[in-house]
Parts: sequence; C-alpha cells; structure tokens
Amino acid sequence: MNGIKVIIFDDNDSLRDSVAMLLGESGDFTLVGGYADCLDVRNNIRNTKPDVVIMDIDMPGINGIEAVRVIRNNFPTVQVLMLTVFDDDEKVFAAIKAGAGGYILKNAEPQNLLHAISEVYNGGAPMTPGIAKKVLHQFHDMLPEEKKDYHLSMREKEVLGLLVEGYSYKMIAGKLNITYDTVRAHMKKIYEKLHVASMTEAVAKAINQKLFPTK
Amino acid sequence: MNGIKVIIFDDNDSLRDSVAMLLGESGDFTLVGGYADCLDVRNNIRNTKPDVVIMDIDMPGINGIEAVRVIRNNFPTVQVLMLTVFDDDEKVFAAIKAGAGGYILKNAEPQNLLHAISEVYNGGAPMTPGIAKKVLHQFHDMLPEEKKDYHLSMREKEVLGLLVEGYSYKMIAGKLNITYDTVRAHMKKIYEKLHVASMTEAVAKAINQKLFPTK
DNA sequence: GTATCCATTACCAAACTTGGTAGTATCCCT
DNA sequence: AGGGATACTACCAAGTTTGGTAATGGATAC
Repeated sequence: MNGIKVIIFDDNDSLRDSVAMLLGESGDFTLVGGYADCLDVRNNIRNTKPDVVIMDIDMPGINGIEAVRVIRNNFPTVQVLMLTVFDDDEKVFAAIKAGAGGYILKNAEPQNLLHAISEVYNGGAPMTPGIAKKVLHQFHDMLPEEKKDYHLSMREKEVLGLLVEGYSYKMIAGKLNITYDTVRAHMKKIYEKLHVASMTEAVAKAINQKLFPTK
Repeated sequence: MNGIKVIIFDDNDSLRDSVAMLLGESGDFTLVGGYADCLDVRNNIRNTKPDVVIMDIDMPGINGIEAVRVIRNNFPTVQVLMLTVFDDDEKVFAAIKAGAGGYILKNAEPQNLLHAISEVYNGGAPMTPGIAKKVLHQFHDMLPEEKKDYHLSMREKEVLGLLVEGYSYKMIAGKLNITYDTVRAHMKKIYEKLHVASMTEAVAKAINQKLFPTK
C-alpha cells in the first residue's frame, strides 16, 4: 500500500469499480475510499486522509460542487479533481470557484485520468482540452483592459484613493495633514481630469477603471 | 506536403532548426516559415497562410506579445501558440490577453509540443501544467464572489443603481417621478442596510459587491 | 385582523460639496 | 530665466446631503 491516496465520490457504482481497478493496476495510487454521496464528506476525509479527492457533480443529497467547497474549507491541503460528464460553463466555473484543482470529463482516456491525478497532486491544474479552452477564453475576457491614464499626480491619486474608501473631504484633510481647502483644490483638478462633477461619479469611475485595488 | 501548416517566430536559430526537424519527422505538420523577428509579421503570414503560429516572446524589434495582438487582429482564424522560457504571471497573462490560444514552456518534451500544436489547431488550449495552474488560480480569484444580499427592495435597488451612475438625489427624484424627500427616505434605508453613511461609500460598496452591471 | 414591510411625502437644522477666483512656493525643463 | 506642472492655502456663495422625527396608504404574512 503506497503511492498517492485517493478517494472517490460518485453515485455510479460501476464507475467507482472501474476507477478502483484502474488505480489498483497502476501501482502509483491507492484507493482508500469510495462513496456514492457526499452526505458525510467531512468524516469520510477525516477517516481516510486522502491526498486527492475525485468528485462527481450530480449526486443525490449534496451536490459535488458544494462538497468541494466544504473540502477546501476544512482540508486545505487536499486536492480535488472533478470527474464529471458536465462541460457547461456554469458548472465548470462554479467548480473552480469552489476550489477544484482540476476538471476532467468522464469521456477522457483512463490513462489521462491517472495522469490528471498525479498532476493535481503535484500542484498542477489538469483539464481536458475543451475545458482548458473554456477557462482560457473566459479568462481572456476577464483580464483588465488597458487602463486609461488620466495623468493624475501622486497627490491626486492619494486623495482619490481615500475618497474611494469612503473618506470625506474633511477626513482626507486630516489624514494627509493638509487643509480642507487644499483637498478641495485637488478634488477640482481630479474632477477636471476624470471629466466628472461629483464624488459619486469620481468613485464609480475610479473603481470601474480599476485605478485602485479596492477589493 | 500536407497536414497542419505552421510557422515559427523565434530569434534562436538552432531552436527554429530543431522545431523544423521535429515537425518534418512527424508527418502531420508542415513548417511553411521560420523568422527571427516579427518586423514583418503581417506579410509573413499573408504569404505563408499558416494554420498555427508558434511565437517566442523575447525577440529583437517587436516583442512576441505585441505580435500576437497584431496577428489576432488581422488574421482571426490563425491560432497562436506561445513557446517561451518565461513563466512569470505578467507575461503569461499578457499573452493570453493578446489572444494566444496556448502557452507552452520551452523545457517541455518535444512530443508535447507536437501535441500542443494539434490541440491549439483543434480549438483547444494547451498549457504546460505550471501555466495551467497559474491560469486556474488567477481565474479562481477573479470569479465573482458569492454576492451578499442586503435585502434591498426593488425601489431601493433602483435608486442605488442611479446613484452609482452618478445621479444626484434631485436627478433621481426627477427620473423616478417621486419627490426629493422620497428619494431621501430610500437613501436612508439603503445606508442602513448597506451599513454605510455617505454616497461614496454606498457607490463603492455597490460596485465592489457587483450589485450592478456597471461596466 | 393585526403586525410588518414597502413606498410615499414632509419639515428642520447641521454639515458637506461644488465652482469660482486668487495667491504663494517648489521643482523640472529648455 | 521663464514656462509649466504640482502642492498648498484662502474665501464666498449656492447647492447638496445627512440624520432626526413623523405620518399615510397599500400589500403581504401569520
């Protein structure tokens, strides 16, 4: 008994058997658990201490994505590999958001599953090509645009930054040790440069154009 | 001469030769061009009509990421596969933003390069495990948070939405055909529910919690 | 049916924001 | 040395926002 310890959650009994056989033959993996539902994930993991969890999505009771969240919150070192028939954006992204470390479709070659398990165990991110494409494309669309430069001076950025954090003119003056009127002077310049005419517009623009790391 | 038509941009002559040999032996690919710089990308592609472009990043003259942008803007059907030594987040994400369809490190196995070329040609997104991990993790961090529910009423959401767009109380009153004082009443409730005490904070919170599709 | 939430309006007084104009001082560039 | 950008200060007047408290009618919930 050695190698990477794996457990699987899938309500399809014969699939669990196939995986068990596959892992058994390989020699590099040990299947230390197999369950048809996620009703008792926490205990299942506490008892078996796996390195990698193979997780289906559509199961009776608690669904696999919820289970991933639970696992990642309670056992941060355990890697989760999704193994499912679903390839719709919503499920894929939800699984990643929940903390899955890889996403393989059930129609993949058995050999690829073994490879994916070691990869996810070694900190990689195995994905079937179609999934990788989805992720890459979505990722592409989400990357920040070339951010416009409004030529704000250092001081102006500082003031705007505080404004975004909810500070009033008076508070900003206090924070920066300058007078209220100086803050006003900066604000006037900022409004001019951003082409806005109120605090709310300035804040909205600053956040939307990602002028600051607000989150 | 048949198979997938490939051209390569890389200032390392011997690497170009190796790739040429590799592709030649495989039978499934045809190298129809090899260039040490991207000074004339557009013509290079117009003349060779490749299916896939293999692109280095660090080259004299125009850098590979800029070149990807040019290619994707002018020849949207041509797939670009990055083949470079760089694995820092900045370059990886920049390449993806520029439109690269795959990203392979130069230390990968030759066999994997061939596989990656067909994959990118077939609409996949080949990445070396480390790159896939970077992308997945960044992607994970960028996916929208579970959005909190502040139990805003319809009307309150409407008012807050306008506020985020830069409207003043008075303007909101006009837009919604209600009195100024009614707007004020809604605002008071909103502040209470959002736990804020000024327009700027409300706007910042609304945008950051993605309560509205602002962008 | 009575309690609770929602949308609406109203008024007061205090505090805050905005646009205008105007001046001083420093630093960098040519 | 002069031109230009930046940082700072100041005052006025008009307009806006905020926190109170209070009241009405409608809808929904138990």
